[in-house]
Amino acid sequence: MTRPSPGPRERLLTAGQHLFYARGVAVGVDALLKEAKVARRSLYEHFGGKDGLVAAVLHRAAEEDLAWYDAALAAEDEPRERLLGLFDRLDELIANDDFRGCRYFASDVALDDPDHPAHAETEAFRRRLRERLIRELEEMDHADPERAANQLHLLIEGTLVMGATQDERQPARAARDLAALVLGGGGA
Amino acid sequence: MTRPSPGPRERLLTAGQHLFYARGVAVGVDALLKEAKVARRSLYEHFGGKDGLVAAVLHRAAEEDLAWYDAALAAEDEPRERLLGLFDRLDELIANDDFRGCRYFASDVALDDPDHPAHAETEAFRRRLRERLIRELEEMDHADPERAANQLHLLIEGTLVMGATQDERQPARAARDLAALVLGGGGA
DNA sequence: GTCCAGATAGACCGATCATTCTACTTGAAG
DNA sequence: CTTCAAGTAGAATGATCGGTCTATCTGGAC
Repeated sequence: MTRPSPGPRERLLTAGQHLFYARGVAVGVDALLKEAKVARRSLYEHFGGKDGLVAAVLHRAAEEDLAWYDAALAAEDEPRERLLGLFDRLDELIANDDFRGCRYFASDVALDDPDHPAHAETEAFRRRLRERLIRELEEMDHADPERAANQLHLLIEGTLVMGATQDERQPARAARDLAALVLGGGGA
Repeated sequence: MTRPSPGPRERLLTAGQHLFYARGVAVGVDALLKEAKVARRSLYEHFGGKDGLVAAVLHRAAEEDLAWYDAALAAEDEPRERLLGLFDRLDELIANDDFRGCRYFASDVALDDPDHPAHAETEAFRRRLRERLIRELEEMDHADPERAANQLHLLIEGTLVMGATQDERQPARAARDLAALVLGGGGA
């Protein structure tokens, strides 16, 4: 009912989410319009330009990715198992053929203008991800949640980089073992 | 004596090393020529094109960076202290104002053509870096050098990403603490 | 002095880029 | 039936891109 075939705005967001990730934010407007099956004018009416679409796509992707993290964390009962299970989900994510690394870091690197609206979106994503890590660590009464969150965040980003550059080395597993050390207690 | 002012080839490499890092490999040829104070024709005579210069710059940067890693490792006596000291050097590196993350990962992300010669250079760099980590780990009789090298490599890449995106959080220190756990033994 | 390789300076080309614009279609409201 | 907003299709624009080309200059080798 609420989806009598998505409108141009929705199709542009979907196409951007796919192409900006698969081919980078430097992908041409023509390719976006073709994949979204949308008229050129619609892009500028809805998003003001390509930069606006990039920011909007990152905003939507952040919502979905954070929901993905929430779902991954909700899959276990104990906070410690939840955080460790996160790296099992990352392992599956990396194994996907279309995995290309961290969307947000790639956008930051590609857009050298520090005032580009995309940077605010990537920064917000990282802040919200860190909030979730701290929440979990506090819930398990970790001695130093801030420090541990920094370490877990570093392990996540490192896993994504290693997964994008050399996938046969099972980086998520290496990161999981390190995460277990960060969280203390049993090794598995 | 051996430097009666560097020729166009050398100036192009220097300019590329600077600009490809500071503004990304997507930087225009005109900017490169201007910074190198070199005629347009020289670029194509010496490197065949922009792609050739990108690959040549990555090759030279890899040599210098590996020398940097060697120097960092040579600063201490015990293999364990050497590897830990590496993260102290990374801490200083990140603190630099012009630090912009990992040059090789940024190049890989920016060049979506999988056949671009730059990818071979970045892959070679990572392989050689990993060889050094394994060498150190073997020298300190680590139980599982391969696995530990993967973990240390992941910590290094994670440190560079975190340093590029949020520098006030002292990622190198967090990584050093994790590295100490990887290496076993005393905590500091 | 002559010659020539190598460098410089800069016009030029075709392709591609993001953006703007005009003209036409569609579908629902009044 | 008319109206009007929203969408489509695609030409046109100006800028920028990497790459090619011509013309000129410079500094040794001979």
